[in-house]
Amino acid sequence: MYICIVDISLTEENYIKAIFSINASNKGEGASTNELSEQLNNKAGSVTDMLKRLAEKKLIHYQKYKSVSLSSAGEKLAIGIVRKHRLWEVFLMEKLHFKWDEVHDIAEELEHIKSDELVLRLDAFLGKPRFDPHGDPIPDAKGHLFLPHAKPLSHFARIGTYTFLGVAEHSKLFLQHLTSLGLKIGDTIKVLDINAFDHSLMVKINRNEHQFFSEAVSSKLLVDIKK
Amino acid sequence: MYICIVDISLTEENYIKAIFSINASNKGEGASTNELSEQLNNKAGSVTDMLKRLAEKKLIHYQKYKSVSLSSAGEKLAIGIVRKHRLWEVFLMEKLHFKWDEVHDIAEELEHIKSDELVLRLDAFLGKPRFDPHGDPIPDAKGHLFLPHAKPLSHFARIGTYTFLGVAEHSKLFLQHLTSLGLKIGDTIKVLDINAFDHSLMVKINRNEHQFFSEAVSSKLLVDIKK
DNA sequence: AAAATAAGTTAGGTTAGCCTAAAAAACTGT
DNA sequence: ACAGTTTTTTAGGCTAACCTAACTTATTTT
Ligand SMILES: [Mn+2]
Ligand SMILES: [Mn+2]
Ligand SMILES: [Mn+2]
Ligand SMILES: [Mn+2]
Repeated sequence: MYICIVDISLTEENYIKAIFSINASNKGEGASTNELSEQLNNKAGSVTDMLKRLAEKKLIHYQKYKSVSLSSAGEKLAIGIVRKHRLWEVFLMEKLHFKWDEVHDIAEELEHIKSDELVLRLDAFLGKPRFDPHGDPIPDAKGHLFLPHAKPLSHFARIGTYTFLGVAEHSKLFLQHLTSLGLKIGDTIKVLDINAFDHSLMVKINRNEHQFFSEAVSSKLLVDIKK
Repeated sequence: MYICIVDISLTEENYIKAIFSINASNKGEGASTNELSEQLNNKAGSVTDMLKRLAEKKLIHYQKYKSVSLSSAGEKLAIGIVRKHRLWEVFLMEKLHFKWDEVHDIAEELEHIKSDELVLRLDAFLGKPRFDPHGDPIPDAKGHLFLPHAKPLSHFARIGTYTFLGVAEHSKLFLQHLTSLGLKIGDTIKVLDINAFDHSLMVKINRNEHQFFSEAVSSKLLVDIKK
């Protein structure tokens, strides 16, 4: 058990969250200085600066020239921020009727509000949701994060029926594109044909007219085989 | 009309809000360096620093050794922050069931979230409330702030029946004290007797047993004569 | 009208969080 | 293994937002 004495700035929280998400997409290999620099829109030198401070505060494991990873305190913090981010996204969609491509930027600010009680009550108010509007799992109050085993639609590479569970890209442009294709979380995607040259798919969403998904799209759609 | 080009930091927003509220309690006489220093828990020298920066940004009218006031841009900004603060307080009470002495600190952070669309939708979600949990009026979307003509109960100094409309002090301790007295916004306060020596009041709240209010309390209760 | 006190400003210093440019270390390809 | 490239760190600087201590201006008291 560890009690956090120093308090953590908004900037530090953003670094911690970035390390967490880069580490996850790297399958636990940690985050490099350049990856952080890219994600946070800072120069590499600034990142090194901050890594030293985070190491000082025991939030990360840092060795020069090696990629960094979160300490257990850092991970706890990161999961708390992710939980807040995703809960606020649900609030913005479900209660304030924002679209799924509008919620991220606002949640990026709301995730830093510091009140444990607030998070508990928001969670209860929303009915303890398990997934955010993009299909990402919401860590529970104990910091447990359930990882769904969805995979990119392109990964299956075969005719069949799938359930759309989440997105592997969160850009406004991509989300708006999916909306214009008529695709929402939970939809059924039936793959009718696969083009051997460009790997584009002929699909049917629910019971609609068939249409085509480029591989650029299908590789960003997280699905599972429909049961 | 004025478009705000530079963006305003959280710290600057807190200064602007402080100037606004001190100015209001001074009946438009502006805010002094020392009053700001007190309210913001900064030293006077730091306040002077910031006043120069705010003047640079045309948010205040500042002349050395004189008390400062908000420019029209500054006032617009201040009212926007107050609006957000009070709307979030309503949200915390009405939707998340916080108590009226718990909402202020959290709203102090939430008031800085920057999204006009968010404020509009939150307002609609809450049913366009006109008052916050402490009886303070909520500015409308156009920045118009209705000022109720409630006065401290002690001010009337006569037997009669009053409606409790708001508090002139927002400290946790005072709010909790009122709760323990069984007093809520909207309650009827019947003044049965006034002590000539200490100006304490014998009162009845709604139809309850009679009790006493010290002047320390009655001077902080904003009421109007019951119609 | 001085003297005393209070209020406000200035000067110089600190820290967080950024920057650029140069140096050092770690990889990569042959 | 070593030359070239990429990645990371270091060194030196900057600004916002604070501080303290000294100084200046304004106000109050006698
Ligand atoms: Mn953020
Ligand atoms: Mn999301
Ligand atoms: Mn605030
Ligand atoms: Mn209030």
